[in-house]
Amino acid sequence: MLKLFNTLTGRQDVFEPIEPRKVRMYVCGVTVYDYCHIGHARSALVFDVLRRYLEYTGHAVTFVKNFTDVDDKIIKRAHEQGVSCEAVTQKFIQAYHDDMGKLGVRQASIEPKATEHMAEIIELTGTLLKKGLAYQVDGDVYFNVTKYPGYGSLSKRKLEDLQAGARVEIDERKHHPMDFALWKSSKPGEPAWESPWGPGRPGWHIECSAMSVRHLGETFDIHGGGMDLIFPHHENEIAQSCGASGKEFARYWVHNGFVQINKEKMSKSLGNFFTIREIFEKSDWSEEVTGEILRYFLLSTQYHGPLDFSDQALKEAKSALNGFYDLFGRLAEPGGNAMPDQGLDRSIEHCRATFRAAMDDDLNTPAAIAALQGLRSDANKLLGHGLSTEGRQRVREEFQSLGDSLGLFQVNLDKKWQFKKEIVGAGAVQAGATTVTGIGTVVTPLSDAFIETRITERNEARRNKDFIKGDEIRKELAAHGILIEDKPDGTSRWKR
RNA sequence: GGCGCCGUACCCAAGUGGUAAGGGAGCAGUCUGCAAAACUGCGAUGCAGCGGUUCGAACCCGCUCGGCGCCUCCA
Repeated sequence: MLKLFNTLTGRQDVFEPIEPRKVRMYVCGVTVYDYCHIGHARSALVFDVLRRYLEYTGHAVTFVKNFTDVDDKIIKRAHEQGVSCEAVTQKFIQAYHDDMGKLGVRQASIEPKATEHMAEIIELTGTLLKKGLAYQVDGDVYFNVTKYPGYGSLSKRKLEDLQAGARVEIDERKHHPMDFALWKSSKPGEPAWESPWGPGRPGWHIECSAMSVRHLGETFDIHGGGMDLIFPHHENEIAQSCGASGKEFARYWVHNGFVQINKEKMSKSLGNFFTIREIFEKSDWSEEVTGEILRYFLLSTQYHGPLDFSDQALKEAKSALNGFYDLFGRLAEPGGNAMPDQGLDRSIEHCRATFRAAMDDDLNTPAAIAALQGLRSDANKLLGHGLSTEGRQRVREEFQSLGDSLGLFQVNLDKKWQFKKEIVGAGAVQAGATTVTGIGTVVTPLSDAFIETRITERNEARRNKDFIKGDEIRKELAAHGILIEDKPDGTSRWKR
């Protein structure tokens, strides 16, 4: 039974979907005016995992994640670069899909854009005006927070408190400083849509209310996003949606914590952010391996708390993953005996149960990963005693299946996993000799066939106790980033 | 000023009333021609500090110290 920390109630609530076995969830995506950083990656990954886990536990999930493609920052960016807003948004939506794809984040079921929902936005604004919850000033329409009694219930704030500290620019036309724009009249040169209040564009919050109703209905199960969206964005969404429909909006509000750098929030204003593509570009590892490292790192802390990003953290994630992939490599080898696999069932069952208990406990991914580590340890011991081919297959499948809800272990990386950095430039060696090439020379990756041949030669030499030659071949391959592991039966396995 | 979060070993990180998971790093050992991997063992008598509640607290309460977030665009 899944429990989720619900910002609305301030505690963990047992998750029960409105319709059994069906989940409707909406997550606030990004404003597409720039490349995404790790903070965006964490948020996307957290809700991707929530969706995967709900599916793993037998739910049909309708997952809506929007793109905000009308916004001041987009207009500004387009202006700076002398291109259209569409050019900016198209570029960064594409970049979003590229970056998140590399991270193994699946696309949402529906990814609506604000600009494609103008009719709904205008209609909703009209409804709020009709109901007296909004008012018009010149070409602008504002939501009247004092007319909505529940205002502040999500963020646990009182209007009076907000007034006291808010450094809001005083806009004389607003009835209350916290009133927010539903519709903004457009200045010349800005994107504009026709409306009953004149040409303009929607405020930030209204799009999510309009798009969620359109795609999920007035009341749905889960609404998510980053911590920083609790106020004012989600508070305002609730006011708009509940105000208009008179019904409950989203039942469970889930918010992820921030990625930090040296204990400080990663943000553009502090200039301490790393974009996802920057990390992939700078990585010593292939794209697939880097994606896996990042996922493991981002899931190594429970989603609700802060997470500190560092090179060391990434290295630790890599080392931990090496252990799994070492095991996967061995599991792919043929089994040693046909004896009943003693204790295998119990290990798998235990892992499955602890994994689910961890995930049910508010998506406790670090504890879930610990369960996987437990199975890794058990499997290594079982292999030591000789595990049948079928048993190996079953363990591998279990990792595949549980890993799927975390987005881990998915690609068949058994042979693509990199244990060693590719040697570039220094210490390159030619077959059979020890010629060092100059710095900056890129070593051509060795073909599998060549590696196999050399290993056969080496093992022949070892049989003849010619360890000098054996070690030479090991060195030669090592210079190309190939690690040889000798097995007790005189044969060897290798990895890159 | 208002609201809120956090402080667990060298590092990361679970645990939220019953006597400290897991990973990384390290050390020692087994195996091995060597190496790697794997396995085994070692590692916080204590969970920022001080009080209190309790048979019993890292977990509950109070205070103190330290770090951070939101209240303004923000995942």
